[in-house]
Amino acid sequence: MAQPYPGHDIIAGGGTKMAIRDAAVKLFTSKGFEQTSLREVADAVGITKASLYYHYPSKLDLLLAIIEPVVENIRRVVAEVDGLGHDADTVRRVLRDYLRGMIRHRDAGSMCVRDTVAIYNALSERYPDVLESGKVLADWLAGPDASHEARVRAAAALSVITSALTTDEYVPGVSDEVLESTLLDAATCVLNIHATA
Amino acid sequence: MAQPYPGHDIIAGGGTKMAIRDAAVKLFTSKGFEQTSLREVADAVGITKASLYYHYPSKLDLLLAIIEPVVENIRRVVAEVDGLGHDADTVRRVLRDYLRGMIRHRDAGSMCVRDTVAIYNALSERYPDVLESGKVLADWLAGPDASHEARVRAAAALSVITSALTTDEYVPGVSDEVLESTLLDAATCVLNIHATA
DNA sequence: GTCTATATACCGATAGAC
DNA sequence: GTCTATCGGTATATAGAC
Repeated sequence: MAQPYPGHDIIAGGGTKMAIRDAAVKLFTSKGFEQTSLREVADAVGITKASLYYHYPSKLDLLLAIIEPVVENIRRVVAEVDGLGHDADTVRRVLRDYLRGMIRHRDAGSMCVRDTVAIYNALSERYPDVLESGKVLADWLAGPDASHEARVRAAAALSVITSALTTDEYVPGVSDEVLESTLLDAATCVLNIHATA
Repeated sequence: MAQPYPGHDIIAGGGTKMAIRDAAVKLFTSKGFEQTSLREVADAVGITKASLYYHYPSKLDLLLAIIEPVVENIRRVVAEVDGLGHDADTVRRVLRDYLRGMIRHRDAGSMCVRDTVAIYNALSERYPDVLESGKVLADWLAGPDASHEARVRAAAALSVITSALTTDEYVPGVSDEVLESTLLDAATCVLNIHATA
């Protein structure tokens, strides 16, 4: 009788579990993963540390639950580009797809970039494949037999995409549409690509 | 008789102090500041934790000593743009100046971006002014009375500059010259600026 | 599901001998 | 300048009552 509607824990039960997640995202983002104790998370929710362990088996599992959608986004894009051609329109389409996922999961994403090392270490234990995804994406973006300059441009373009996660701080109130169109244009510009669309 | 050549501790004494710094940069970069214990740093150097405290009064002071050149770089650039005009050539000159500092202090800089929260917290206690420097620079880059799009472009351009710190991973062996010219070109492209030089 | 209480371990930092 | 030994504090995680 744990849950009256199995698989619908978002609606039925699980309110506490969601509250823990939200409080953890906020605290991990502002203070960092290692610097945030589970006591602080529990206090923010209004429960004790021991109750928190009922919902998440460990601090690492809590972190992994938070970054899961971000991991899915990069996994999806990396799988997408596998064996794909490298014309301007395709590159633009992949970049837009990647950027949209970034913007959608902005809260967890910005937590990742603010505490890269902690997330990196966490991923290396559970999802070792994702750590190479950035390189895979950069390699594809740079194109076949790319020069040093082309590779630097590819890395810079990915950096432009990732800046969607931190732009809120510099441009409060910017709409998702402006963010997407502007950064997509900037990223293609960095790549020296001038697509037809 | 602490030092035979006062002021020349780089040459005369201070070998241990420098070894501590180098080991700390490496460990802080790969594991994160909070996740790295002073015991690990001491072990890497081949001394004990207590000896480490002879050279640095606290863990925070060790971190601050490492990031000092990075702080100086951004301070210098921010002071430079104060009251400066906003024509294309000036923007390009400022970006180049900022980028060169980034490349020069790449090791400490990449440590900063990999562990943003820890560095942010450390700076807020000692150098609270530097935390606003990013915004000041972005505001100036965006130009007077900037639109949302212009502000997003400014933030993205800074992100391109900062990518110099992590490019090594994607483009091993790239020269400083290629890195500088490519990223400078990419950043100005993001800003929609087409300077004469 | 939530609580109190606790086990266990490591951290940063200090004291004092050499 | 480096060491051994230790203090005080906090962390993750667990046991068991309710």
